[in-house]
Amino acid sequence: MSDPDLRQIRAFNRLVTQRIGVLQASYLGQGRPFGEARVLFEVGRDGADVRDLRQRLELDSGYLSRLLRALERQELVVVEKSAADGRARLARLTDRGQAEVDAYDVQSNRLAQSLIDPLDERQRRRLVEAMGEVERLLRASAVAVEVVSPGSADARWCLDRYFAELAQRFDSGYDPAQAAPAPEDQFAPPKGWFVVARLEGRPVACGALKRVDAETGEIKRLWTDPTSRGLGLGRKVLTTLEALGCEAGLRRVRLDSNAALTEAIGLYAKAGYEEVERFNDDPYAQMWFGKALG
Amino acid sequence: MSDPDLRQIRAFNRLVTQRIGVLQASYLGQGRPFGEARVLFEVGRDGADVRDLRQRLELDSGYLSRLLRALERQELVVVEKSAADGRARLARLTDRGQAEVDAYDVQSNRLAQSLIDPLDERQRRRLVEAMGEVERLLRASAVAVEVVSPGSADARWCLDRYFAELAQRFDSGYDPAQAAPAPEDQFAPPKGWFVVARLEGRPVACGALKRVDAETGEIKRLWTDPTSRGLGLGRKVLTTLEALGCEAGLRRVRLDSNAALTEAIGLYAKAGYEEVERFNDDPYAQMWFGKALG
DNA sequence: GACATTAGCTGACTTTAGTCAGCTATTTTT
DNA sequence: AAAAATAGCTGACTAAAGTCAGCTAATGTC
Repeated sequence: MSDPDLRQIRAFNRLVTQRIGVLQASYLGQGRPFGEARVLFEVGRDGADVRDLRQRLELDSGYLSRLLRALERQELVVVEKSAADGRARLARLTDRGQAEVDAYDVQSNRLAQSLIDPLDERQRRRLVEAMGEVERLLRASAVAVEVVSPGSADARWCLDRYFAELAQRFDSGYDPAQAAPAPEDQFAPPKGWFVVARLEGRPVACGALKRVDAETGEIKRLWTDPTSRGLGLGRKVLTTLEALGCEAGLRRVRLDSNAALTEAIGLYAKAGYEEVERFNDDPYAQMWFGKALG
Repeated sequence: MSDPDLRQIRAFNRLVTQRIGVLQASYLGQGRPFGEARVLFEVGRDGADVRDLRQRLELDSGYLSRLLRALERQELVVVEKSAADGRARLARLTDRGQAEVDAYDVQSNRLAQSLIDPLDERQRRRLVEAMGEVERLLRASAVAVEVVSPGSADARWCLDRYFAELAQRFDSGYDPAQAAPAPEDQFAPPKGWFVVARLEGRPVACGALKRVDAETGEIKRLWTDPTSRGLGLGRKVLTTLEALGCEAGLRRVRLDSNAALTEAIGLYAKAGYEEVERFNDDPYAQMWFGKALG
C-alpha cells in the first residue's frame, strides 16, 4: 500500500474520530457517564439478558451489576428474574429509560444534521454517498470467511435464502430436490467444504465445494446476501474454496450456472473461469465453467 | 434533509467511531494513559506553549500541569521557561519522547494498513477515495465565515497569498499598488466589509465588498487557499458578502476579473453573475460582471 | 508605583472506570 | 443426592480523569 494512501486513511481517522467524537460527547452524553449510557442503549427497547449485556459490552460481572443498580436507582431500568432460568436476570427499560433512549435518538439525528447543515445540496449528496461507500467497505474489510458444517444454523440460513432467490429469479421457479438429489452433507469434510462469510457475526455469503474425483472439485451454492453485494464477498468465498481445494490436492474445479445469474457469471469470468462442455444434466444449468488450480 | 440520509450518516458515525475507536485503543494506547498520550502527541516534534496545549486539548490548567509533571518524571518531555514571557512555559519532547511519538506513528500506519489489508486493490482505491471525500466535506462543513477588520492578521495573511497568487498566474505579473491605489481599509465598515473563512481557526478563504454608491457594491479580493478548493468556500464567501450588502441596502453588486482566473469566473457564472460593460480601467481586469441583489 | 491580569503550580477533593476475590442461589451433571 | 458449574451480587480496592480554590511570579495598565 502506498504512502499517500496511508496518509489519507490516517487523516480520515483523525478528523472523523475528533469531529464526530467531540460532537457525540457534547450532543449525546446528556450528562450521563459513558458507562451507564452504553448499558442503557444496549438494554434497548426489547430488554436484554444481563448475561448478554455482559458479553456484548465486554464488562466485568461486578461492574455491570453496579451499573445496573445505578440505573435502577435512577428509575431508568428494572432488572427482574428470568422466568426460564432462576439464576439469570433480565433488564428492561422503564418509561423514563425509554424516554431517555428516544431523546438520544433525537440528539443523534441532530448531530447528523449538524454535519451536513453547512453544506449545499450537491455537497450533501456527495458526503452521504461517500459515507455510504466508506461504511460498506469498512464493513467488508471485517468479513471473516470460515468453514462450517453444512448442517449448521448459519449454513441452513444461507441455503434457505439461496434457494428462495433462485426460485424467484428463474422463470421456471426452483426445486432444490430436482437439482441436487444428494443431501447437503455432500459438502462436509473430507468429501467437501461449506464456507460462510460472516459480517459482525451475521452470515452474509456462502459457497460450497465437493470432490468429484481425485483431482476435480465442483463449486456449488455460491450466494451473497443482496444487501451486501458489491463488496467482493462472492470473490472472497470463491477464493477461499479454491484454496481449500488446492490444499486438498485438487487440480481443477468446475461449476455450472444459469443465465439469469448475471453477477455470478461475471464473477466467474473475472476469476479466470472459462466455459467448458456440459458436464451434468442439472435441469437448471445452462452454462458450465472450469478452471485449473494452483 | 431526508430521512435515509440521516440514517446513512448515523450508521457511518456508529461504525466508524466503533471500528476505528476500538482499533485505536488496542493499537495505540501503548499502555500509556490516554490523557498523557494526548499531551505527548500534542506537544509534537516542534514543542508547544503550555498555554496552547491547554487550549487545544481543553484541559484544566492544574490537570495539564500534573500531566506534564508525570511526563517529565518519565523523561519524555521537558518544560522550560519561555524566553519571551517569564510567566509562560514551553514544553518539548526529549529524545525518548520523540522516540515514543515515532513509535506511535508506526502503530498508526499499522492501524491504517489493517483497515485495508482485507480488501482487494479496487476496493482499496474506492475506500481511500471515499475517505478523502468524506474528510474534505466534513472539513468544509466546519468552515466559519466571519467579518474581520481588513487590517487584521488573518486578513493580511489572505491578502498576501492572494496577491502572490495573482503575480504567479498573470502573465504580466501583479503589482497591487497599480490595481488598487486605495488602501485596504476601503473594506472597513461602514464603507465595506472584509470576510474571512476559517477552517479550524486557520484562514482559508477571503473576500471583500466595498460600497461604490448608495445602491451599488463591488466585490474584490475573492480568494480561496489552493489546498481547500472544491469545497464551495468561494461560493460561501460570495454569498456572505452579498447578504451583507443586501442588508446594508445595496441593490446590485459588480466585480471584475482576469481571464486567467478560470475557477472564479465559473463561480460567478454559477452564482448568477452576468457579463456587463467595462466599468473601470484596472489594468488587470479583462472581464466585468454584475448581479442584482435581493 | 499601585493594581489588575495572566500563566502556571499545588493541595485537596470527586467521579468514573475497572478489577478481583469471595459469597449466595440456582441449575446441571454425575 | 452430591458435586460442579453458572449467574449475579457485594465488598474492597486501584487507576485515571477531572474539578476547584488558592498560591506565586511575571507582566501589563493606569
